[in-house]
Amino acid sequence: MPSSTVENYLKQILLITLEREEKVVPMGLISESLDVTPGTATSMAKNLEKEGWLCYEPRRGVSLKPAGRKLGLNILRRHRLLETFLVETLGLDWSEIHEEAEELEHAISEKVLERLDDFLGRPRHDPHGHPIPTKGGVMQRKKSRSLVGCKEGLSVVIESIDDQERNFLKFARSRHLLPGKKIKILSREEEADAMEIRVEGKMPFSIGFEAARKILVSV
Amino acid sequence: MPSSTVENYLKQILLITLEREEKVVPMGLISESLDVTPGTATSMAKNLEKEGWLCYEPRRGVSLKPAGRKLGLNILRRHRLLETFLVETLGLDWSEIHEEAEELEHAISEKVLERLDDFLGRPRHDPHGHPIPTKGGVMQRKKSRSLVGCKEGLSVVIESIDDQERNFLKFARSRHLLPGKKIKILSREEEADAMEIRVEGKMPFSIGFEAARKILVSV
DNA sequence: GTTTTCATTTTGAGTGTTCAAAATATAGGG
DNA sequence: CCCTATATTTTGAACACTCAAAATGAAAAC
Ligand SMILES: [Mn+2]
Ligand SMILES: [Mn+2]
Ligand SMILES: [Mn+2]
Ligand SMILES: [Mn+2]
Repeated sequence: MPSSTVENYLKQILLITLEREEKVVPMGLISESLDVTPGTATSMAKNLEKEGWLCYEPRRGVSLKPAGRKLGLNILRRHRLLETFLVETLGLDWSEIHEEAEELEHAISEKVLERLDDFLGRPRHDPHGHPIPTKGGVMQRKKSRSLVGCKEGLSVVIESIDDQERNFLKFARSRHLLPGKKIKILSREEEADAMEIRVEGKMPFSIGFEAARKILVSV
Repeated sequence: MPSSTVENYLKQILLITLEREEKVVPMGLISESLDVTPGTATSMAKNLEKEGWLCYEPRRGVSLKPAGRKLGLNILRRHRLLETFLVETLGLDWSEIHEEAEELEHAISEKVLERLDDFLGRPRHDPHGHPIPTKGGVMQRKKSRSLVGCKEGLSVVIESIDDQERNFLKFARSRHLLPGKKIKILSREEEADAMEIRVEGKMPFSIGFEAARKILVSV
């Protein structure tokens, strides 16, 4: 049975792989996102290779093998179903569920997970708008782009919020920047690194490019 | 933050302390119930002492200090609330919840636990009939005796089932030996190590002393 | 009061994960 | 083509937990 350390590594490597759309993940990104020193990531990569989860190519990075990809997707499923449970059933705030799910994902069994899935009505997205992989390990690919790249006058729908940082999530909710909400880009000032937007039925406000980058939308 | 190993040790030591009504717990009982070698239990005891959870007296055993007792009670609360959730909300069978709770108890945060407690309506007993300690660390003392010691003709109410073994729990449920059920001792054959009983409204059947010992009742 | 038995402790070692700091490789800029 | 900045790897050590097997202590049996 893989340890929770192994599960965290594989889930994170999977996320980076998907985000970059690039099979090979350099060690630096891994050590940074898991908050371990680079040497630790390297030595873990060798262990993970020995156990058959991935391929490790020195000075290039790692690439998931089918087993590693499958386990990564499974942990992602657990994580996102648990987040959904914490918000939908227990009423926690979406800014505090990530850390909770980060622990619970390693303790919940397959059996309990499936019961939870039934109980929740087999949701397809977590509270942040991220797709929940199926039991079979299929996750729908989203072809959404970031709000930061949207032109003036465009109307878009929020797909997901791509940041787990508490304060950003609190800000987003306070501005009604939630998955499913419709927003219009009123103006865009390249030099100011900011744009003015309006969430449907709300007051317009401006948002910096840095923040807008974390909001994924579909046209 | 105490590791899940520490949590398991303290919870188990607390349970043995309560069961034996004896402050000092010999190492043999610890190593057996946690399924580790005696040497492991001894070395762990020294660590736990160094961290202030308990007192270790060589060749006598360990006794919980207030901090250890408090953490033990807290883990017990988590365990039993989770068991209740698994049965009441997710519909798992009471024979399979112990192992699940054994893992989840280390991953659930205080905040999520309290939400769960609310959600469940602040239950006072888990599915096996065991009392759930309060947030403040108070657990109601049960003065129940075992079915095995009950005399012929007596009518009693089942308080709890004191065994986590799957097959025994399945048997118990199949015979309606559940917390709250009223049973009458029809006869008792000392030499046969067995007694005949009837659960209210059901057919009489006989049960060995070994099994009857695991059923706690109140008169 | 010695011997036997049993519980417990000690010893030495191994696993998985981690870090700090030194060593090394590689890619680009000069 | 060399040099330097940056990413990565290596090295050596530590921590928490575990086991097997040998040593020891204390209680029970004789
Ligand atoms: Mn995690
Ligand atoms: Mn999420
Ligand atoms: Mn446990
Ligand atoms: Mn129970």
